[in-house]
Amino acid sequence: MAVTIKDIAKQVGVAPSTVSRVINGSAVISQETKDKIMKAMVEMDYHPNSLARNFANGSTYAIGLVIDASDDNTFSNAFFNRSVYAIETVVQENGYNLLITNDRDDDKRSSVEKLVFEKKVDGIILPSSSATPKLIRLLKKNNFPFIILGEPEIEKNETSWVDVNNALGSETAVKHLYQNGYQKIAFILENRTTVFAKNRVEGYEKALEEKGCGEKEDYIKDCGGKVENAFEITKELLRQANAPDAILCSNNVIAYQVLCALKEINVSTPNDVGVMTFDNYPFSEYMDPPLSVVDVDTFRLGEQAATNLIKKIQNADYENQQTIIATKLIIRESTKGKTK
Amino acid sequence: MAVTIKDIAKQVGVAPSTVSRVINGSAVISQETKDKIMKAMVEMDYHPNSLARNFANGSTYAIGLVIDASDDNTFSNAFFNRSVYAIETVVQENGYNLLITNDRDDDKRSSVEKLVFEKKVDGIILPSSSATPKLIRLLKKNNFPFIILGEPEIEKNETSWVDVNNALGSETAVKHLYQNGYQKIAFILENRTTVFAKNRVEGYEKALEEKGCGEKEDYIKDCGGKVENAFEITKELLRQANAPDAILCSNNVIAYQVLCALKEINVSTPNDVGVMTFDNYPFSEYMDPPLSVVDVDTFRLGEQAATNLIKKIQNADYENQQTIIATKLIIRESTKGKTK
DNA sequence: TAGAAATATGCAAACGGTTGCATGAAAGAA
DNA sequence: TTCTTTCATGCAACCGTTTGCATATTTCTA
Repeated sequence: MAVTIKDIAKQVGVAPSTVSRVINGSAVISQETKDKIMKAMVEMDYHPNSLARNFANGSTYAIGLVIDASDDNTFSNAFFNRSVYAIETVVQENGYNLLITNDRDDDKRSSVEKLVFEKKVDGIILPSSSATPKLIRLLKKNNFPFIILGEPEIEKNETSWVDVNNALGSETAVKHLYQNGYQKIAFILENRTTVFAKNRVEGYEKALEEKGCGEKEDYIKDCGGKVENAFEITKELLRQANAPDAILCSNNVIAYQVLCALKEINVSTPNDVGVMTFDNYPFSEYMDPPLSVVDVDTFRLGEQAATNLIKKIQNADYENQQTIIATKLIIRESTKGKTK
Repeated sequence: MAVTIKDIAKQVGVAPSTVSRVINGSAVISQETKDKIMKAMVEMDYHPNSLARNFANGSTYAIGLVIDASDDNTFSNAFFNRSVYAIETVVQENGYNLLITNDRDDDKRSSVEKLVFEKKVDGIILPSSSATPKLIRLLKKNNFPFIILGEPEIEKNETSWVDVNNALGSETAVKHLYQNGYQKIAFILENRTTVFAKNRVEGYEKALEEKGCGEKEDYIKDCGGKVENAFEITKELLRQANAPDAILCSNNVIAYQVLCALKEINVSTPNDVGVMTFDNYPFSEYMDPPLSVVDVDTFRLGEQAATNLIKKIQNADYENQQTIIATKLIIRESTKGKTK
């Protein structure tokens, strides 16, 4: 059907192995032979068949990216997608292909296990939500290269992972609020149970302690997964005797709810109450007022993960590595300081 | 290294071909033999090597999704991502893998051409922005299965594609606004040059004509790619002698700008001016007021594309097909009608 | 100038499946 | 009981590349 290495060899009058060596530069071939082969490849419109090539090499030249999406919204997570873009870029630059799979169970075998056992990829990147202890152990046992996006539950020191410095993120956010004169800082989260959220709460509490905030008012609120709840939660918080004068939010939608609620009860942002959120969504700078955010460089997150994984694939003894990506404050109107 | 079909065959005392036939169900094998083979496969922890399998079959069992991303924001396009989710689902259900590649040129050969010529995928899905006439012709010449997301520039009837009914979308939006009492409807677009936008403008104009709106005030505004401009554009529009009483926006960020601008100049939405937008972003229902939108079922878009492509891969004479996905209005507060 | 070393290339096996054809055994027909 | 048909399985080639080893030729060394 298509032109093969043998056709080229026959045409030029050399052995197929010689053609192969020219393609791969895997041996010294005389310039003369090389030229003839190259010429024939162009003339005959030859393209290496990667199916055969991968088979012979025992390598797929593909890396798998696992996504833990319960619905299409998960997929649309802007946070995650910038990482995907970074991963795709790095993977491509290194001559690999990116294979994306949702983490669903067919029968006994998860789609991830299939990728691994059936040799569909040379390595995988998986979110911590998919990195169950069982899977981690399985991968390690089979010596299969993988890297986790986010801190895993087990084997923290014996796996490679990349995470965002969530704790430090909220810590600096709280400190920034203090510096700008806010003193009673609440924290509204979408869901307090994730590792994610726990780290953020930790940093928040650390900052409070450092500032000697002994009172321990319960300013941490959980939306129970429903961001709309932030609206009522905010109004409730402000009704309290000891109402907060700043609110840190775990994401932009919550922050938007908070802004709306404050507006409804005629509380001014940032003059009465400061508002701050995690993640620099495109929307955040257009809010009224523009939101100060804890920016997470998700591009770097993906970039690190992909780079690291590829090193590991290419060098089996590449040591496990844990990378923590720093967060960055982007200061806008919403935390400008109180006027009174 | 790993367990192969030959190991199983030896263990059971049959020929490798018999094992292969059991795995593929490609011939009648006695129940007895079948059982023994199955048992051995489980006991020896055998997994078919898809590298070898694909090679023997001359098929990759992968489909390629091309993304035309100039930066990480393109990747984060919520619109597109829901399609990706759908595509991934369909692809997986059909036993294929999804390979994602950004459409970048290395040297002479684009990454797309590489996928095709080096047999890395069995078919591709590509956005109309990547479906250049040159590429379309190349694919058709090589009889390579592909489907376009969006109407292509050439060969409209000799290619398969899926598109959203953008024209009808804005037409119904405008009619809805009329019905609710708005009479002078402006249209603010991010960028008027895309095929996308052109179709939307077409539908908008059609609706105006049908309503006998002869005056032809220039109510179509272009942000020149910068959505922030919508803020000033809105204020300007409202300053005009013949100010509009409704604004249709080409996306949510623009709509948000419009809402803010109206608020700033003390124009009430929806009492004075109705606002409506394309795309049902998660944010839109939380806006103040909640936004009426032209909802585009991007999930179905991807689903259709993937389903169609797979049919074409599995049946070479599967005829080209063009699918147009209907839009749907979601009516919320922002177009409730004028009070005066 | 013979022998050793370096260079360029060929040969053939191997990678792990799949599949057309052949064959032996069992079942059915006459 | 013998011949034909059907069923179950084996044999071996094949898919396109890669690569260790062998070999022929050239270059170097003493």
